Amino acid sequence: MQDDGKNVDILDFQENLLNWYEQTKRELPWRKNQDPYRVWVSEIMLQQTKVDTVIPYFNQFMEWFPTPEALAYADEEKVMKAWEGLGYYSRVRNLQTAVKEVVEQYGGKVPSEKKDFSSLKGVGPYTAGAVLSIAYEKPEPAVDGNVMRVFSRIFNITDDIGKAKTRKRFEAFLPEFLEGVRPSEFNQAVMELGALVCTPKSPGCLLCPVQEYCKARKQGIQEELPVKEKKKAPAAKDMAAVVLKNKEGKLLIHQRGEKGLLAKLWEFPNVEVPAKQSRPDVLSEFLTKEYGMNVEIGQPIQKVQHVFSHLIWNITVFDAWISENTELNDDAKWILLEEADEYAFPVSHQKILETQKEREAAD
DNA sequence: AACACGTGGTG
DNA sequence: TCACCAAGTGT
Repeated sequence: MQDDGKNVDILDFQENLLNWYEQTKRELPWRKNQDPYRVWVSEIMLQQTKVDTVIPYFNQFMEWFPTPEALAYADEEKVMKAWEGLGYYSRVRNLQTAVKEVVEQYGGKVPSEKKDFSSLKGVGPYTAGAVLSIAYEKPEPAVDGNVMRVFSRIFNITDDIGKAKTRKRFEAFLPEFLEGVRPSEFNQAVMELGALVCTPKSPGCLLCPVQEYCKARKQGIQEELPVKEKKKAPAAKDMAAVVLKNKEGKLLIHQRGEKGLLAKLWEFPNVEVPAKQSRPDVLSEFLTKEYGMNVEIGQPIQKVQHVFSHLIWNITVFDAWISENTELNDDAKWILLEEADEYAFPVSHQKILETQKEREAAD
């Protein structure tokens, strides 16, 4: 399709879209002003995450870390806690790393040059375009899922939006749409249209300010676009976890490693249980190897399922007791249940925590 | 290029 | 119910 951007009266398209945006746009915490730090934080939080989910996290985050300096110097534990439950935790770890660089290399001012800002950890092509346009009014495209959905339909583009090459195709024709408008308004307007009208299912074409330019709408194929290859189903794993209590009534928790799944979050000790093996056996062997503890595993007390995008944990939680304390490694500690609020846990382990609190209350 | 990386909402 | 979706990036 060589006619991207043609067949459309761009001036009229811009006017219709921007007028609609002016009337319809939501009041959102990160739209209060154009502070590049606030815009940046919001864009990181909004990656693969709904606006409604982000709002409370954003407000809390800005209270705790109102400036790049505040975040750069903040206790990492507290930063993780601020992100607890939001998912994709590498986003915050990268954000804090990036903000430290902003403080050290740029005097705490978020760089407005594309090459500088793009080089920061966690800042990809979308985030760079979004922050530079929204905070600094740079005419940069910000191509996210909304933008690809809207323009796939406008131009009847059938390329798979999961491919990197497809994103570049959108970036190639969008600058023409950014001429003569405030980039901040235009980019947000397209995303707002995608979020509120040009939705994945049942798009509200009759309410669309640019329906007259939509090729997909004309052909009645708006529901078939954009084209996106479906992913394979996540694999299930059988897991066993322990709520291990010592003589003082403290619980054993463990911090996950720096990299990979749920990095740096805290959890109850757990292992994957290979097929056909007994869960208590695997668990007690794991605790002996990891901490040198001989532990009597009690009854299963809870089942918890943790669904990720690419994997599923089916966790069986066991009771266990230990009479004497042993030497723990640096990633593990004994805590009172009331102290758990200070640590960031994955959702599945928040559920385990909840159940423990209920059991304690019942005693 | 393909896959790892979370979670909660929805039709 | 369950597959799919949401303002993506790093490797």
